[in-house]
Amino acid sequence: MKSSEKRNPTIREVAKLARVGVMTVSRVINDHPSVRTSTRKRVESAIIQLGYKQNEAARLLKGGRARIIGLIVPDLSDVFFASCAHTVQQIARANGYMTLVASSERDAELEMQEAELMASRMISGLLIVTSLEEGSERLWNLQRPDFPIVAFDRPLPGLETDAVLVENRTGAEGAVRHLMEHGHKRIACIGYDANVYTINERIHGYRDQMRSANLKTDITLGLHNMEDIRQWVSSAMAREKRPTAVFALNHRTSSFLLRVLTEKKVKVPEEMAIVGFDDFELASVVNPPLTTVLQSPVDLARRSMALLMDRIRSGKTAMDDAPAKIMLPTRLVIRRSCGPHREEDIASLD
Amino acid sequence: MKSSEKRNPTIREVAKLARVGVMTVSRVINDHPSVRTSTRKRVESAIIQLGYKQNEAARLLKGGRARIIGLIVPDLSDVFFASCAHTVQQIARANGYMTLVASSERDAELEMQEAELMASRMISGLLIVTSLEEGSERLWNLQRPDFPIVAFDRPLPGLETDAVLVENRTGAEGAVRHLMEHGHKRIACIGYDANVYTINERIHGYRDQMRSANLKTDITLGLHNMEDIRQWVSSAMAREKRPTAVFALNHRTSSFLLRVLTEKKVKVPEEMAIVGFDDFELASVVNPPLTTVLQSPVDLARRSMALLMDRIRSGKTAMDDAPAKIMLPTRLVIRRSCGPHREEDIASLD
DNA sequence: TTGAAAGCGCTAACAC
DNA sequence: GTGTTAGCGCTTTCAA
Repeated sequence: MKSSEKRNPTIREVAKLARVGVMTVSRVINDHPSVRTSTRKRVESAIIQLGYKQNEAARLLKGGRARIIGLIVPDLSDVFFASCAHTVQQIARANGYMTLVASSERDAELEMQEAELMASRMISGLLIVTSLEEGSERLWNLQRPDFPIVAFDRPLPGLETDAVLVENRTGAEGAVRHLMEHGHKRIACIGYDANVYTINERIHGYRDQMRSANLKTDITLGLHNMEDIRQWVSSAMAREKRPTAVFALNHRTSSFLLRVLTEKKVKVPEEMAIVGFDDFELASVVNPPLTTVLQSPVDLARRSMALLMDRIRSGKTAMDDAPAKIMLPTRLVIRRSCGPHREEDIASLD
Repeated sequence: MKSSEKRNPTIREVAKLARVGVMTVSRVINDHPSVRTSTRKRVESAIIQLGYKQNEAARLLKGGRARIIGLIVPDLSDVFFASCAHTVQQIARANGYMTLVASSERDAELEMQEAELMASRMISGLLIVTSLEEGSERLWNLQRPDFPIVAFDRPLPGLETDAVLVENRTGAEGAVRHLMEHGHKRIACIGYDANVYTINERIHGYRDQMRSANLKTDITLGLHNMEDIRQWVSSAMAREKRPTAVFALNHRTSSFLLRVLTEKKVKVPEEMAIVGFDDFELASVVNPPLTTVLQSPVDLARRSMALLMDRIRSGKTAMDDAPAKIMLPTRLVIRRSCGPHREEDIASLD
C-alpha cells in the first residue's frame, strides 16, 4: 500500500462526487452566499469524505495571496528579537498563517532584498524591524494597496506605515530620574551603536532629563566590548569629578559594565549605581541584581500582529487608511543596583 | 505613473522579445543544456531587459517544490534555538532559499501539525528539533522520497532520517571528570525536565562517570524555578555528607543555582563547585564566571543545513540512501566556578 | 442558484 | 536545437 503516492483530491473530484459543478464547490470553499443549503451540505460531506484540501499554488496563480506573513528583524539570534519572532509566529498560527523569517544582519541592502523576495512570493503582509536609516524608492515600491507593512520597534523612514514603537525616550527619562532621586548628580550614559533609532531616542531621553535638572551630560558611545568598557571605567574613575552613576543604553553594556566593576572591586551601588535599558532573564541573577528599564517584546509583537491581521482582513493598508501609531510604555524594574531604596520598590527576585 | 500596477512579465513576453518559443526560455531559466549559446544569450538579455522573474506559484502548480525550507524548534524564544534559527536562515538565503519557522511549544501534536502544514506547502525540506517522544504513523507519512527531513539536536523517534546530534553524554562525562580532578567525590546532578533526549543523555553521562569512579550518584530533577533550587540547596547543605560540587543539566539551572548560592553566602567554588551544561553569553559575566560545557548552536545549524541542502540537490533522501548521523563534540570552557586550577586553563574572560 | 469555459504562468512530452 | 500543445487546480466571467 503506497498511500504516500496518492495525489491530493482536486476540486473536480469533489464536484463529481457531490454531483455539482466545480464552481459550486469553489463557492462552498470560499463561503460564497449564493449556494442552496442542501447543495452546500452535499459538497461539504464530499469534501470531508475525500479529505480535500485547497491547493495554495493554484490559488496563488489566480492572483490570490499566500496565507503567509513575513518577519524581518536585524538579528534573529538576539534574545529580544527572538522573543518577538516567537510571539509573532504563535499569533500567526492562531490565525491560520505561517511565518517566513529573515535576519537583515542590520544591513539595509540585505533588508530590502529580503523584503522584495517576500513580496514577490505574494505573502499576505510584512512585519519589519528596520535597519534602514533613510527612505528609498525601492521601499516605496513595496508598499502596494494589497500588501500591508507594519513597522515595529523602529519606524520605517520616509514611509507612511502602521508602526508599533516603544517609549524609549520616556523610559530613559524615568531611568535617569530614578538615579537622580537617589541623589546622583554626575550620571554618565554609555553604549555602542549610535545610528539606531531606539538608541538615539534613549540618548535623547537621558539628555532631556539631565538638562531639565541642570546637570551636565556625559555620553560615551562606541563601547563595543568588555575591553572598551574596562578602559572607559578606568578613565572615568580617574576623573576628578567622577560619575557616581551610569545609565547603560542596552543590556549588553549594562551586564558588561557590572562585570568590569566587580572585577575592579568597585562596589555597586555604593560606589557606582547602574540602571540598564532592556531587561533580561539574568538581570535578577547577577550580583547585585540590576535595575533595568523593561520593554516587552511580547507586547510589541502582539500589538504589531493585531495591526497586521486587521489590515490583511480589512484589505485596507495604511495607504488608503490613516496609519496607526502605537506607543508602548516601558516599566522601571527596580532591583538593587541603584542603592538604598524603599522596601516596597524591590522587585521580586524570581 | 503607477508603476506599482504593472504586472510581472511572463515567460511568453520574454519569448516574444527574444523571438523564440516559450520552451526555449524555460530551458534557459532552468539551465537545460540543449540551447545554442547564441540563443541563450538572446533570451538572457530579453530576461534582463524585461526584468523577468520566475513565478513560483506556476512552477509549484506543475509539481515543483518551493524554494523554501522549514524549521521547527521547541521554542523560538530560547537563545539556543534562536541562534540555530539565525544560522539556518543565513545559510538558506545563501543558497537561494527562504525559511519558514515554527515553534512547537514542546508539544508533539502541534509539532506534527506544523510539519504537515509545511509539507503541504511543498517546501523543499524540513529541519526539525523534535519534541516527539515516540514515533507515529503521521510522521511516517511525512517522509516522502522528495521531501528530505533532517533531525537535529534530538533524533526523530522511529524514523530513519539524517540527524545531527551533540555528544551530550561525553560532554557530561567530561564535566563530571573535571569536578573529580578537583578532588570532588560527592557530586550532585540537578535539572528540570527529564523526558527530553538531550537531558537524558547528560544524565547518562553523569551516571556512567560516577559509577566508573565508584561514586554514589545523587540526581534531583523537577527543579523548575529559583524557589525549587533554593529548597534543594537548603536541604542539600543540611545533609550530613553534603555534596561539594554540582553538575547542572542546563543553563537555567546553573545560573539560578549560582544566584541562590550567592544569596545564601555559600562560596563558589570554595564551598561548592559548579559546572553547567550549555554555555551562555553571560556565563563569563556572572560572579564567579561559570565553567560550562559548550555546545555550538551555530555548528549544529551549519551541519544540519549542509546535510539538508545536499539532500535537496541530490534528490536522494534518507529513504533511498543511508541516513547520515553526525555527532558534534562539546568543549569544556573552564572559568572559575570549579576551584583551583592551572593558570593555562583559564578561559579568556572576553 | 448553478454551471461551462477560459485562462493564470509554467513545464513535460512530443513534434519538427 | 527548438517550437507546439496540453494541462497542473483553481477562480473569474458570463450564460443558463
